[in-house]
Amino acid sequence: MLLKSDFFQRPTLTVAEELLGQILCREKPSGGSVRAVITEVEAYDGHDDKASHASRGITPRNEIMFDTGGYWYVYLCYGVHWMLNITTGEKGYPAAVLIRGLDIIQGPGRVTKQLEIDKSLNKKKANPNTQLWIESSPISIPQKAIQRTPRIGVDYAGPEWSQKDYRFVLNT
DNA sequence: GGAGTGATGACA
DNA sequence: GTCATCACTCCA
Repeated sequence: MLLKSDFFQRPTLTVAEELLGQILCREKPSGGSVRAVITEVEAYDGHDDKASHASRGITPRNEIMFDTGGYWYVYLCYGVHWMLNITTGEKGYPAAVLIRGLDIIQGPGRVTKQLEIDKSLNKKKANPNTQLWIESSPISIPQKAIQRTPRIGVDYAGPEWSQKDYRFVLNT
């Protein structure tokens, strides 16, 4: 079952937690197709979140975060790695969930490399027409399998924001 | 442990 | 126009 926009048009932390265990689906330009379980995500929530690109207001890069949920936000990090996020929440509220790991691939930069994701997918909607979408898991995830931790690599945001348990990991 | 990499945003 | 800053990975 395809996860539609209404799944993503909810509070970011809810979407982040419920994304664990869902199936990320990708039809690669080179021809292959990939289906993998989402095992690690981080939430970026609102303009007050100092770790979020949205904390400095709307810009050409992050404007999709301000749109309604269910769109891909893809950007280049450290000049090397593409980061894959999906926007969440209502229109006008800047929020997104960073997909950091899958059952077969660990690491946000590796995910995009393996799945051949780059900026051509930025601002696209998550559905099969864009060759990148998410389907609901056939199995339900027990609460105890979900671990919450602080986000990775966001110390610059200050303790108040870098220490929030906005990272969700699925223990297997 | 440390370098690479280049788009982005802030400032002028 | 310049310049510092980064939601990381790889190789040592």
